[in-house]
Amino acid sequence: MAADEECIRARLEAHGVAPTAQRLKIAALVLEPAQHVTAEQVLARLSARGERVSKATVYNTLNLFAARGLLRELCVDPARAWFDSNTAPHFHMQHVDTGELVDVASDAVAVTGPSQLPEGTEAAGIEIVIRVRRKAP
Amino acid sequence: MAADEECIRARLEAHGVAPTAQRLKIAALVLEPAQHVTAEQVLARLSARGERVSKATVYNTLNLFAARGLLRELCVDPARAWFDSNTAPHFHMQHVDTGELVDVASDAVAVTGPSQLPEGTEAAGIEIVIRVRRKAP
DNA sequence: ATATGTGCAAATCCTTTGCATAGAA
DNA sequence: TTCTATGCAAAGGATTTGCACATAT
Repeated sequence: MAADEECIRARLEAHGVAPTAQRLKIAALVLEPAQHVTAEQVLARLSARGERVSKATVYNTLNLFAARGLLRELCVDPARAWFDSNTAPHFHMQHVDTGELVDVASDAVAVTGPSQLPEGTEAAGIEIVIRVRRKAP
Repeated sequence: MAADEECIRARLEAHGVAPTAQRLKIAALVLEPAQHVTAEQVLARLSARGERVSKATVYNTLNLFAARGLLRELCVDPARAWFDSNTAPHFHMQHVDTGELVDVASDAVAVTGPSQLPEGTEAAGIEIVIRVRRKAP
């Protein structure tokens, strides 16, 4: 546990994030294993563990982690923000019936982007969401 | 104008949408030419034209159109819902600095999906957002 | 008549913000 | 001290909802 905490602390510092008590609690919960979380889930899991972190700090922290590259904010749900602790290149598959979200390895999908981007721009990322539904009987 | 309205009315009916006065106004504004709109934009353009449609009806109508396949709801902006009146297969490119959203023809991007979808599911769609930023100088 | 659609305002949900307090350097 | 982070409650913005009224079949 101490080793884990040291490791997490190091990751925060490597990303320029001061390792406060609250941030360490959230990081321990969210950064591993790789997973998809919402702010509300983080809040609920913290209080389930008896760790008291304010809602404002949860939002601040998730946004900070995303800005510093510890998390990736996903655009898959119009109703709320999802954060992905797998920051390696990959895509997502979502069940439209359940909202369930699973990773798709980037090498499972071959993408050949447009041959040219607009003048004066460079690629900043690509997001792919494959939506599936229960197969009609 | 009468021809247009007849055409739009026919499209609504073909999608199982009863062509009420408000829905025709919104459809005339939104369905062509192909474009990306938010509820707020529709509301603003309606009042700019002196057409009075309530906010609730605008939201109801856009959601109804999306449910019936007259519009596609996009997942590109965590802050508000965008609707795309181009329902043909295509993808999007978004400038992260400005939020500007442009279409990418589906044949400009080659995608080879995962060879197998999960048991009992079928494809419901795929959304691709290529994000670009101003090139570093 | 009976179904459905509309409008208004209030309610709801997610997220951010203002500000006073707590904590670390 | 001085700077930053935290917590709380309130504010904010987008969207939905409840319900009375209007409309169309």
